[in-house]
Amino acid sequence: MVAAPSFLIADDHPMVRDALASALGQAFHGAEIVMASTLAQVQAALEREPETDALLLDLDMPGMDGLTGVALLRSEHPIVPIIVVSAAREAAVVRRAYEFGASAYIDKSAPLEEIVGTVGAVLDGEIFAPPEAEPADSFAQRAARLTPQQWRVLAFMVQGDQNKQIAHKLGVGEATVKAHVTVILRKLGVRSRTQAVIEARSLAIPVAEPVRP
Amino acid sequence: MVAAPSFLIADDHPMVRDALASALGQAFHGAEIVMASTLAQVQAALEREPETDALLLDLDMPGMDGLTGVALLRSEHPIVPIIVVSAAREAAVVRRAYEFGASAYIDKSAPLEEIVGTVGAVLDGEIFAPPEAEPADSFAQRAARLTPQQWRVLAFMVQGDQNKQIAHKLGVGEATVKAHVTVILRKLGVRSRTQAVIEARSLAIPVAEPVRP
DNA sequence: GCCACAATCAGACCAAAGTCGAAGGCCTGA
DNA sequence: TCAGGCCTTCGACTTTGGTCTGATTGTGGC
Repeated sequence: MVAAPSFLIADDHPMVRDALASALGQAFHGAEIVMASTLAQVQAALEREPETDALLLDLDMPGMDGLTGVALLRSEHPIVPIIVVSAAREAAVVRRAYEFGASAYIDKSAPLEEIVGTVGAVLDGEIFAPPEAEPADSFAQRAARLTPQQWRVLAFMVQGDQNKQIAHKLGVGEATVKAHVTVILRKLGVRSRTQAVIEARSLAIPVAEPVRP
Repeated sequence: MVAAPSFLIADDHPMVRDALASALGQAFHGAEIVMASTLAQVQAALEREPETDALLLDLDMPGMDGLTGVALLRSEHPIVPIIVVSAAREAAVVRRAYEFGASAYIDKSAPLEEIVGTVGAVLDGEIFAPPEAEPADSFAQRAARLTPQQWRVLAFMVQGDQNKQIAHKLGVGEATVKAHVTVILRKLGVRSRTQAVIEARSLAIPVAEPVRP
């Protein structure tokens, strides 16, 4: 157990954020707690404080696009333990979260004591491994070989951005983005940008089921 | 404003529940706060305490089935003000919530001060009417104007097919497919094939139209 | 018969996507 | 220290995507 752990709590719901913060603050005295409500803020916070002991990450957050964001953060900061916090308890999502390098998975519906316990276990170095390794050639596995910059490019592709826009947002030339896209397509085993987006999107969390009248 | 108001907080997430409870407890001193995590518990609590000043109701809760639960509670207890709390900020959901008799709608992403302010306003008897009936320009509505053949083309686009492949599968020329794509993009209000696919997939468009003989 | 529209296609044209080869930086192990 | 690998960057080139003009055919409604 770390003496005075530092947490980064990422959730766009102030309620959830505050609840987690106060729970962790009580359970881990002297803990340093940083908040974030967008993927960009998470990246900035990790840039300032790469030694963060645990990142509590909500999946349904602006810019995250489901598990794509997890993989992105993972490739940028391989050391920081990521604890995925989500309301989607579907087995597929949970399994994929682990495939992408998450250290633990917490259901938002869980009681706070359980959440605190899981966080403590992660601080102690425990990795909540998934029950079993998945069958060989999953998309997630192929995707896991992407470099940080390639993940960033893919994240923008998934949002529907064009190469020119991505180049501008990343501050590089369009030719560079194109080169990244080529490698991404090869690594994912698809033949077009559209197919890559389709597959990557299938990793995202299914949101907000439509209401029946 | 009621001197010592009584609240019923209904949410299946302990975190959200506690956060709401502590926020309301601080803002309204002496408030009586009851919790519930299922629709059945909400009904039981209202049976015991029909004079509750405000019901904060989460939509994604066991037994709720979306907004039908709101209507049910409304018919059972026409007096109790219902404040719908949800993460789904879609205009259609909000509008329907008011149609079903909700007194206010709170987004889970809103800051706690705003939530407290809204609750206070409801206690004062205010009904938060929806800001305006929005012009209803949903993607689904735009998509509804597609012709049968355009739907087929879109279905193949969503699967990641290229124009040439689509042309072959439909038994028409590539120029024809391109023409259809152009119209589809315009009707959907997007600027690229990829964006169209992203939006279409978010609606879970039924694929696999039988190919014309 | 006339009109509106769906569906088909061609040819030209520009923009976006994707491929290939290559260069420089960085780290690592021999 | 040097070789080799990997990441990132980019320019030149080819392919695909998408628009526009314009045209032909068939269908259903008024």
